[in-house]
Amino acid sequence: MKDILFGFIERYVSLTEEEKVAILSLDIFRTVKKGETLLKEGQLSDDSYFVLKGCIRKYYIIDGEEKTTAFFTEMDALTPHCVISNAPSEYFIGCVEDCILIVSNSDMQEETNSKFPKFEIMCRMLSEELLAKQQNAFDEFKTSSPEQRYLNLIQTRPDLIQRVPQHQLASYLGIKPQSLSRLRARIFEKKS
Amino acid sequence: MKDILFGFIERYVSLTEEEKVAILSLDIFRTVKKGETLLKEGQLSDDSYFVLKGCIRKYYIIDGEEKTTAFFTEMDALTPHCVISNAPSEYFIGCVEDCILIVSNSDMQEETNSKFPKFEIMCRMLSEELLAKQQNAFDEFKTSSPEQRYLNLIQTRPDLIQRVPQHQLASYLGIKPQSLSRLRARIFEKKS
DNA sequence: CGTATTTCTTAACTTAAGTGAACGAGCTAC
DNA sequence: GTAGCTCGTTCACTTAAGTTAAGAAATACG
Repeated sequence: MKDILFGFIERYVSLTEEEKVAILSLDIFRTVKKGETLLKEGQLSDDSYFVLKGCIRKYYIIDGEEKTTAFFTEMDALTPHCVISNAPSEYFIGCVEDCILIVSNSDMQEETNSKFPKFEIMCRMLSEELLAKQQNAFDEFKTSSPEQRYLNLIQTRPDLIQRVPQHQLASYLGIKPQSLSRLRARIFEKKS
Repeated sequence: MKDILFGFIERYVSLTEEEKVAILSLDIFRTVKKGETLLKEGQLSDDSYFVLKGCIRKYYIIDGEEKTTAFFTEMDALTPHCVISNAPSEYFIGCVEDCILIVSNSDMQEETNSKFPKFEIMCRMLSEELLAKQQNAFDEFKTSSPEQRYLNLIQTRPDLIQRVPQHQLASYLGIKPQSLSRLRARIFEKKS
């Protein structure tokens, strides 16, 4: 477990033993059961999540309907909504599978950043990387049809299609569950 | 011009006179004419742009068609695609209006960051803020229809509808120009 | 187990976006 | 000026997604 975390961090900066000990002393590991809700709409929280094992999702409830906009699996980081604006959350975070997560908040990060300046560098690099990925994903979404998005998802994150309920996938693709079902049937027909 | 830049930076960190001089000595201001292309598909470049005046757009050419995915106006920052992956660009950046920009590249940023550590902090804060904004925009896009997106755009960026050609707006909203035209007519009918 | 609930699929119908084509307004260039 | 372009709109037609409803399949749970 520790190894996954340190492996991830060392993609950005190298760590001394002292730093590793300091990180572990923060007591940040947390296990969560499938179906649990980590964050609810309206709550104030600046927690960040890093997924070591399992899958969590971000969703909104709009007109009584759940709209899933993101999934986070192994090695994904979910950054908090309120970095500056200390506004209540507009979305929920729920557990799709049993998870092992790392949870940290801005106090912990500030403390670590001031103790070990290289963490500041890592945070910047990580933010920049996530931003670039996010922008590519957004562009890809805008420039393609639901069918193309689904085909693309099969290529880029085939695991998601297995581990996540279809109706959650549907809103992730920007459509209704019935449309996804029909779209899948259409693709299957084309292949044969 | 300088004041806009320093005003922007000082939303994140405070600046000494020495630092201001150092920034200006980098000679980063650039004016660009409407219609010019700042970056082409296939080019290698790690330039960042900050818009002081005017409007630039990011677009792809897919099957011979331009697909505009983002607009950047006053006080917006366009971060480079290749932070780590030094891959050629998949998109174009073009000037929608005559612009005054600040252009910087990663060498300059690294130099400045190592000379003035507070810049590292500013970069992280800026990245985090952009990431949060980007995620909200993406979620909003996924959870709403083209019509809702257009109505939302009127609320959040009314200037864009005036200064940008409709066919560019259309792909920004994820639809075809004809559909945007029709959608606008539909909205106008509803109002009356 | 078997019952309840959630999840997925199918179908018929409605609504909206994609497509191809045509037209007119405004601009540009020669 | 006028020939050529781009841009926006409109129309008729096609295609795909939204909606409502019903039923089958899978899962959860007492």
